[in-house]
Amino acid sequence: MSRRIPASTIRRLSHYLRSLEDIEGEGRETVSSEELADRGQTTAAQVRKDLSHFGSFGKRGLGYRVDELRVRLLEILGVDRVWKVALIGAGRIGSALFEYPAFESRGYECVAIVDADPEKIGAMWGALRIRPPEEIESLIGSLGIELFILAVPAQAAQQITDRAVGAGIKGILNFAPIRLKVPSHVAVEDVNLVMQLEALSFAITQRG
Amino acid sequence: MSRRIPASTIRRLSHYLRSLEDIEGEGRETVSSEELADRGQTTAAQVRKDLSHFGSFGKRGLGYRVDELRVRLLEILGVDRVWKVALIGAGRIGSALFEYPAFESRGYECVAIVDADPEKIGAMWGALRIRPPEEIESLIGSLGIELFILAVPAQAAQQITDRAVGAGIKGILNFAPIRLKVPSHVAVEDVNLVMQLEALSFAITQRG
DNA sequence: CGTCGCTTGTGAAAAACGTCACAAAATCTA
DNA sequence: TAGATTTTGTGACGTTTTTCACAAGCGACG
Ligand SMILES: NC(=O)c1ccc[n+]([C@@H]2O[C@H](COP(=O)([O-])OP(=O)(O)OC[C@H]3O[C@@H](n4cnc5c(N)ncnc54)[C@H](O)[C@@H]3O)[C@@H](O)[C@H]2O)c1
Ligand SMILES: NC(=O)c1ccc[n+]([C@@H]2O[C@H](COP(=O)([O-])OP(=O)(O)OC[C@H]3O[C@@H](n4cnc5c(N)ncnc54)[C@H](O)[C@@H]3O)[C@@H](O)[C@H]2O)c1
Repeated sequence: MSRRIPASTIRRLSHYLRSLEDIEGEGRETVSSEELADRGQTTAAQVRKDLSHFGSFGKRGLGYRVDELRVRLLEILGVDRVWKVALIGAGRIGSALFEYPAFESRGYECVAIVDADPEKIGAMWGALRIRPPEEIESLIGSLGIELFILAVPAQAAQQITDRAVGAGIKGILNFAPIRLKVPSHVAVEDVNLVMQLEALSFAITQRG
Repeated sequence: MSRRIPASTIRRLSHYLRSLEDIEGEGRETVSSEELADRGQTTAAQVRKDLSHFGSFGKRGLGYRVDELRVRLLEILGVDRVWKVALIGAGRIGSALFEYPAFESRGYECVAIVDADPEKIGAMWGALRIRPPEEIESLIGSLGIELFILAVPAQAAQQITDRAVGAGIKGILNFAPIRLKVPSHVAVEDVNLVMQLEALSFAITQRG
């Protein structure tokens, strides 16, 4: 029941949630920390310590009720509700993300698409019309958008971020390979695939 | 000059490399740990500690020679050469990745594309013809492929991984939302965007 | 009801990681 | 050449995160 939670704990909670969904699909009703650990590349003690930050959800001698723990993890991770998301940048990566069904199944609902290209503005993607960047502030306000998926070229990313922050955005999933400057109350997660490839080549070179 | 390097150090080295390229573009010849720290959201002591794992590259009173350190980081990260990469899964995310120029500019060269869809097999993407999964082993062998970018549905991912591992693959950038089982000499980096969105909604919910 | 087997929750110990502080090395100035 | 100035490299220190170990809680069963 502590205050500051390690980022690594959060990543593991997401894994536990996914494992619980699998286990529920197998028709099981309870699960032990040891089994969650096995499915998640961690240890039973780590599972229990992670969960203990948020309360005590298990029964000694028995384990955790799968459905109960699943619901608690949804609450902890904040995915027990719908999040309104805007996609900024209707390019190659943006179009792949827009059609990716995993977001919506976790409650991340894309309610707006923005692009600067005059050829794209006005086009329909599914039920959504692509909007120009000038409308960013009004879209955030009128649609209750809290999250941005930012998939624009690096040189446009900071400027858009500044406007989004001004309009009250709360979190940004950033695909542009730059470090966005945001005030401390705005959360940013970076997706940097080149860095991940570099981690692979480092690991391989190291052992080699 | 130590043995086991923290993953967080490797991530920061990638950032330093990117900063050095920027600094070189500005025509500067030397840089201090303090300036690298400012550009990388870390501290000067951290920069020096990170680098000290691999040797001592600076000059006291002066700092680091930009070009020299850049080249050393390229070597350390293993990107001072070309890596042959195969793209497995020519779907939505696969097509975005294939056209992403940042990979090739770091020496990650896509030399093969594989897909199981009979409609896609045989089609040309740029200069490459899409291959069927049966050819995975022979492609790895004949083209010297060391890295996979795995962009297939989750239920196909483990099976392809097993075959790739059998054929000698060394690293996998995995987009499928499952934890791949691989022997310890194979490196895996997972890209899991849903988990990153969950980290955002957790952070926002927490402060809220 | 008492005991037995199982599994949690959690302080305490250990390990990993980051920060601090300063001697040493280099340049610059005069 | 001496002294002032700058900035590295690194051991010592502090904090965070993981692992360990076990008392306590729960169900089952005779
Ligand atoms: N393609 C990939 O696989 C990939 C992977 C990881 C990261 N990224 C990053 O994602 C970003 C987009 O990459 P992409 O490959 O989709 O590029 P892209 O050129 O295909 O798409 C970018 C889109 O952003 C739009 N845009 C440009 N300026 C804008 C602005 N000011 N406001 C709104 N929209 C604007 C463009 O019109 C275009 O439609 C880049 O930063 C890239 O580095 C791409
Ligand atoms: N679309 C996204 O934005 C996105 C983002 C992150 C992760 N992912 C993940 O990436 C993977 C692919 O997603 P997608 O959206 O591109 O799906 P997709 O259906 O558009 O593409 C998948 C491709 O893989 C091919 N395929 C299927 N089985 C195969 C096999 N055994 N061997 C070779 N190829 C095979 C299919 O023919 C198809 O072309 C999924 O695991 C998904 O969860 C997708």
